[in-house]
Amino acid sequence: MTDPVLGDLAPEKVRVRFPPSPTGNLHVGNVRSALFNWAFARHFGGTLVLRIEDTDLARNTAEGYASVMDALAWLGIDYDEGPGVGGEFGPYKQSERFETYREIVGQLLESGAAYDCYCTNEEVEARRKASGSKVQGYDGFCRHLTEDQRAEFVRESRTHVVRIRMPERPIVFDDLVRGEVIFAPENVPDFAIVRANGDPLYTLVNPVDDALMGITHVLRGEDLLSSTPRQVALYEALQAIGIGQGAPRFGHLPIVMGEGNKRLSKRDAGSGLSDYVSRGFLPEGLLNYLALLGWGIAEDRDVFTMAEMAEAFDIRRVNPNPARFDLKKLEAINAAHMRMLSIEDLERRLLPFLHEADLVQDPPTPEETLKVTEGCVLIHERVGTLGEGADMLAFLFLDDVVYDQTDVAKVLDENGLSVVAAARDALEVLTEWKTETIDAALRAKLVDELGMKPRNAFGPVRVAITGRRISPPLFESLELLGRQESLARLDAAPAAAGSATAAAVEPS
RNA sequence: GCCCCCGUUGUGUAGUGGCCUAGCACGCCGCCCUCUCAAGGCGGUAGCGCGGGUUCGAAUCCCGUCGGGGGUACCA
Repeated sequence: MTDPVLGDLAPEKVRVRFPPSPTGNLHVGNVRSALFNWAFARHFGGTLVLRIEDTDLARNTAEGYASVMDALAWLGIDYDEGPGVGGEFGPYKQSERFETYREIVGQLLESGAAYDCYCTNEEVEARRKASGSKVQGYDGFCRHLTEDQRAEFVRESRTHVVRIRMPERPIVFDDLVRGEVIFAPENVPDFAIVRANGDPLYTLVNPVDDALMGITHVLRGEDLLSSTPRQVALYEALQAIGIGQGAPRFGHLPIVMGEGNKRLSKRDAGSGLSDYVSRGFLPEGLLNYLALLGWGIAEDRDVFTMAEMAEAFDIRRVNPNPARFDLKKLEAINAAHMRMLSIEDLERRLLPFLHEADLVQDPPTPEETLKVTEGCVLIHERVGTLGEGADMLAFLFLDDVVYDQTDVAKVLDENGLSVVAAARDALEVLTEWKTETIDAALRAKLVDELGMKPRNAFGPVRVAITGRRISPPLFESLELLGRQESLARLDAAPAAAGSATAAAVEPS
């Protein structure tokens, strides 16, 4: 019995591709496609090809290309053939393959699979109205032009596109995610593959390169499902002129939806990868979450590594339902990956964020390094992203603490300030500035002596030291901050409280 | 309009005729732990779009219907 996914293909012969258009900031939906293709290839020990689809010269930029390459590097999605790494089917940028496309179009024209079409949109539309047809798209008018008609069009100096002659039979394919899909011929009109200016269209180059590059499986978004019958016809026409092996196997992944019921569009906030990079999400966290949009590793488990995904990935287990992008779940998954990081790794990844926020020098001083290392121990179970991590540690590096005015107003009232003063007295006399001694001194003074509840006692001190009511553990933070700076901040508390009051009455 | 895809709690999913008084995860709510916040532990909330069949029995099969999405280019 042949394998439902591989057919008779040996697993290592699997060839898939990721074909982004370099139009800038990679869309998370594209990232998901890249991930599934990657996992598919790695699962079988096959080949992942990166192909840059930049035939629309007007929309593609050098920055867009660089952005795609950076994104893949950041994600850790490695490919076996493509720009930069080479391969026997290059070049892998379509803008460098126009000569090939021209030749192939010539052959398609010669074989009769394609034909020149001189119609204008207006003419097609007028004929469609006249016939009362419900079907959109081209009506095949130029399929059988006589030499005279053709000469007449040329004499009128009409331009022409090149169209594929669609077969007059249903196109059926067995989708790896959705099962059998059938399109009747009347619903798939002849489509253009070359612009009037002679440039090739996506409809041509995508299947042509898949055929030329020996792609065996095409895993892509559901938005391309309707264009599949056209491509199948092209693959067949190509095979007839000796190019490729006919249509690859398709698997159409569910689209990624944003808020509401619409596909996450490029214009939506949070649709681009760079947003997540800059907020400090981990690539493994983002990828893990994206994998969950349509696929799961097991019933009772949703946190896993890339290697585990590659091991377990099965395209047939991908759910066809469209899935909503849920930031909360992403954050939860990312936080789980943050906790899985070693302290060293967390520190290494956090450093760029601390630099970026101007909190530590590059490279950090020994003193800064110590604070970062110890700080990482304190935050690694408390933050969901690297951005949050840098934010939570900021108070350790700032010369002037940034006070949260709301927190100050809530906690540093008259009573709070007296607590801070008492804390100062207790700490000032310490001979050893250690977490344990600080802990003991503060408890003795505030809890035992003044009879306060711990949560009420430490709140004002926390705000005076860190500027906020939410922070890493207090005693450890005090130790890291150091005696001098800690006492200075406790001394500055009344001023901070005063400015908060002033700010509160001022109309801003 | 036409074509195609999809339809289990708020979200992602498990479920392929009896194991389903529908499981898991995130979210949300509460409790415990606790110097805050997390983490961890415990508990709670909420779902098979609808209507017909088939069957002793249906989330699961069939028909219809409704809803959502995608496509319908000389964009990709």
